[in-house]
Amino acid sequence: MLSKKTKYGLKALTYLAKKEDRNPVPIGEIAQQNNISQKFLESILLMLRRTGVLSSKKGKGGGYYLIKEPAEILMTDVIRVLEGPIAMVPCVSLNFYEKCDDCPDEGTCSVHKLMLKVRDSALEIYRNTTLKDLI
Amino acid sequence: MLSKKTKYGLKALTYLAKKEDRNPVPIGEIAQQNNISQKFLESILLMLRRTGVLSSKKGKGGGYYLIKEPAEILMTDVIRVLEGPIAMVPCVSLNFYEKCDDCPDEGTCSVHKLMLKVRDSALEIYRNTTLKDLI
DNA sequence: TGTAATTCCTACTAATTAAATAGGGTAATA
DNA sequence: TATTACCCTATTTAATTAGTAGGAATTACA
Repeated sequence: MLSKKTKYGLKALTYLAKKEDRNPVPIGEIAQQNNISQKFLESILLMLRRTGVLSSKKGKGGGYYLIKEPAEILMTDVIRVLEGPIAMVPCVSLNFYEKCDDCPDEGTCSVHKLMLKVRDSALEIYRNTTLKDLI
Repeated sequence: MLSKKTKYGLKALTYLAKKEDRNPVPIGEIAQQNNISQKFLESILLMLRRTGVLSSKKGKGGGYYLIKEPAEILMTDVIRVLEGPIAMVPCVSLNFYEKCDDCPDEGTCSVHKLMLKVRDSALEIYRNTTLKDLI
C-alpha cells in the first residue's frame, strides 16, 4: 500500500506545479485545497525541501514553491524520499540493499527472481515519469 | 514491502514444484528446509489450498501437494490471495476497488494517474509469470 | 484397535508501523 | 506587528504483521 505521506506529497507537488507562477504558497492553502492535515503536511513538505525539489520562504507572504521545472522532477526521487525503497524486498533494492537472513542463496531464490522483475518494471515507470506528466 | 506471508508462500510453492513427484510433503519438512516457522506456514498453506493450487492429505503420510502444473500457476493468483491487492491504492484496484474519500475526482488525480501505470506494469509481470518460471 | 503423525481450526499476543494530534518555541519577512 | 515557515518532542490511536498456543479431526500402519 502507498502511504498517505507519499500520496499527500504527490498531491501537494501537483498542486504547486499546476499554478502558473512560482510564488510561495502557504502550507495552509495546500492542505485545505487537498484535504490534508496541515501539521502532517508540514513534515512532508520539509522532506521534499531537503531533497531539492522545493524551497520555502519564511514570514508573511511566505510558503513553499518549486525550484525545478515539473518536467525535471522525477518520480524516482519523490517516491524514494517519501515512500522509501521502490523494491518490495530489501534483497533487490538498489538504494537500500540488505541480505535476507533466512535465504541461503539469492541466486536460486524464487522470491528474489520475481521481485527483481517487479522492481525493474516499477523503476521503468518512475524513471520515465515526471511531475509534468501527472498534471 | 512484501509480507513474510507472501514470501514464505512463494518459497513453499517453489519447494513443492521442484520435487519430481507430487506426493504429499508434510508442513514440517517445508518449514524446516526454508527456515519458516511451522505454525505460521500452516496458515499460509491453508490459504493456498483454498485458492486451488494446493491440496492436502491428512494423517500419517499426509501433507501438501500441487494439484496444478507449475506452468499453470499464475503469480496473479498467488499474490492476490497472499498479499492482497496488486494495486498500491484501492482506487486503481481491479479486484478490490474503493473510492478515495479525500479525492474529489479520480480523472484529474495525479496519484491515480501514476499508480495506474504502476499497477499495469506489475500486472503485466504477474500475469506472465508462472511458478515454473521461478524454479 | 491403538498410536503416532499429520492437517485443521480458533483464539490470543507481541511488536511494529502509520497517521495523525498536540503543543511548544524560534526565525524571518512584508 | 502580524504572519508564516521552521523545528522539536511527545502522545495517541488504529491497524497490521508475525508469530504462538492448544487442541480437534483424520489417517496409515503395526
